[in-house]
Amino acid sequence: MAATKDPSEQFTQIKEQKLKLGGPQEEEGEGGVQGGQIQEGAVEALAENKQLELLWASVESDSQILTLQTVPLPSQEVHMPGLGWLSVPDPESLQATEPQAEGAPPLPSVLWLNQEPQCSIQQNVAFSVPEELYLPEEELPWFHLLRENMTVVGEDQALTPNLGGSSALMKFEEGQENQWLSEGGLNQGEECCFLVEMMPRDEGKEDVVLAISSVNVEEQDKPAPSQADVENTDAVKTQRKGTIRTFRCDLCPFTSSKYSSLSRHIKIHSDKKPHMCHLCLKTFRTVTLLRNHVNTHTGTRPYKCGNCNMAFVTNGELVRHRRYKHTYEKPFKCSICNYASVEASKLKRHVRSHTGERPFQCCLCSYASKDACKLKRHMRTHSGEKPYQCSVCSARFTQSGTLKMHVAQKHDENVSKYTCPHCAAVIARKSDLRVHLRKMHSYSPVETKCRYCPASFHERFAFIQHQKTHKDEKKFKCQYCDYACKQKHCMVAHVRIHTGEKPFVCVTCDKHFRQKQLLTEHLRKFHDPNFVPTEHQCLKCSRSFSRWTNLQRHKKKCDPEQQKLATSNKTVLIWPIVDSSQKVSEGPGGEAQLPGELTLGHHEESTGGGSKDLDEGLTCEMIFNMMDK
DNA sequence: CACAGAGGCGCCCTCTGCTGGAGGTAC
DNA sequence: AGTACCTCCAGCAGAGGGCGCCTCTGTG
Repeated sequence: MAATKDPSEQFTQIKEQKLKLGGPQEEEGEGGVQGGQIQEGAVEALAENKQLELLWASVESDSQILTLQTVPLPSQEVHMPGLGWLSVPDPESLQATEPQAEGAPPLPSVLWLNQEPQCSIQQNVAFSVPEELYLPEEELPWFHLLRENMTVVGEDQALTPNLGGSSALMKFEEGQENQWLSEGGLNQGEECCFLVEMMPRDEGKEDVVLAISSVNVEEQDKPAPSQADVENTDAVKTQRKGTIRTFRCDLCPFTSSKYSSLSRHIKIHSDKKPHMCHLCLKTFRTVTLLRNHVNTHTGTRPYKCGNCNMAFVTNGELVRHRRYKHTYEKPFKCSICNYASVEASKLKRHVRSHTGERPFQCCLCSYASKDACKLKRHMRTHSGEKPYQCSVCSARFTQSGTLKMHVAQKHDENVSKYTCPHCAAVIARKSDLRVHLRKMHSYSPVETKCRYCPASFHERFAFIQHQKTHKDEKKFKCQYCDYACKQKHCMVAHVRIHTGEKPFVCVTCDKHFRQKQLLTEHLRKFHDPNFVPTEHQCLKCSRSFSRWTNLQRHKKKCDPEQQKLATSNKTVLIWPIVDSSQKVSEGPGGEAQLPGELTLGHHEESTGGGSKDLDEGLTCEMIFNMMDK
């Protein structure tokens, strides 16, 4: 706005000023610029329709005269609201361009039409505008004429008044409002006040529109207004209770005992924000808001905390900070649980955890969040965005907490571990300890039975510990002899010695074997044309043996020192000392055991009562052949 | 008009807990 | 070799704390 003076500031000079009624009714001129009369028909229309009327006005810049003109609303008869009770002061004074005498209050910027107004469509009314109120070189203002039961937003949006401009309160003197009262307006005994809003119209138009709001001032002894009264309220209505008036906004439930508050309030229904930040061009409704905003640019923080070195732009921020950090006052308490918060919004957010309300719906999946922040975080799962990067290894993460955990676990040597209170297991993360507790130490209603004994357990950890007690014992005992072993498959193979069962049959020569491994070896030796017998040669005397065990027996006689060296090798230690007459058990199904599994266990089992049948037993030679492979 | 007070909204953060894949180990 | 199991680890969501910025109202 090119205004040299804030219109609202100008208007402040006259707001709440008691305006005098009076002056002769002015005869309207044809198409008149100085017409003061309003046709009676218009007044009747006013009473019947009680709808918003707009008045066009043009400005004669030189003389600073506003020329008012009724503007027909598009869908109905046009009428001139409220003007019927307003009287125009002495036309001469109204049209006088010279300001009032020094020190005198400025002229009212509104029309005053007295008695039977004769307002018609296109009727123009002229009146002067005090320089303090309106400067023609400024951007044209809006005048709002608001009246009872008006519909603020007209069908023609172009004519809809912008409620963000200046305003003034006009007050009827006794008797002036009779006409309107008789037409179904305010009740007898009520004071009539009109609020005039003055705001700029569209740019480039040499017109202004006045809006006058009727103000209902109720007497003290009147009962409180019913809900219906509220619903049918005026655009602006006051209720007098004793000496206290209540001003009500017609656009929202707002009421105030002070007209200034109402006047200020009405601006919130406007988009007009005349105060612009010179740094970011953002606009604000009031100077205070602008100042606070500018402080955010400049870093000015006038409100300093007395308990710490924090400082804030607004007092509200300081109060809130003190509650969070120093006083711990939490005025907002949950009615369902004992949660309390410093801020109402936090309580509102908390209540959603009770209600399950999830107002923030993801547009890409079925997820819905209880607050906007969670939804924003969730959206990273769709976008793949990982804004948090590890400064050490450059790994990226979707959440800051995940990054923090990563750094602690991967790059922090002093990270604390979590020890299980039940089993002393040390686990890196608390959450994983919880998983451990749940899996290992939680009570299970279903008993887990031990495979080797009648014991049963409700806790998995106890069960596992019990199982370990069976680990080193030869828990598989032969029912026919004293043989015992640790593994079931060994026992199965052993029992066949007693039962004579030989389930593995050579299809070529019909020879039967107790173990599959023996059948396999048989097939290789006797039915494989590519089979080459292994020669085991004594390094001392170069004598060859077909069987490795025979070689070992030979070595004991030929070179006792070589035998000593052999015993130093752990893997050789086990088997060379085994008497070649002993057999080594094979797997339960006769499968060959891997070299790594051919450990002392097999040896012990074999010595514990194994078969001496070399033809069917797995010889040491066979084992070493397997290892060579 | 300035200021205090109250409050809304958004953003960022931490703490917490669950889940499932990866990798190692025991059987 | 296959399987079961366990811990590690990243991903993800729930809940809540704290603050920045802004808006609006009551009051002097």
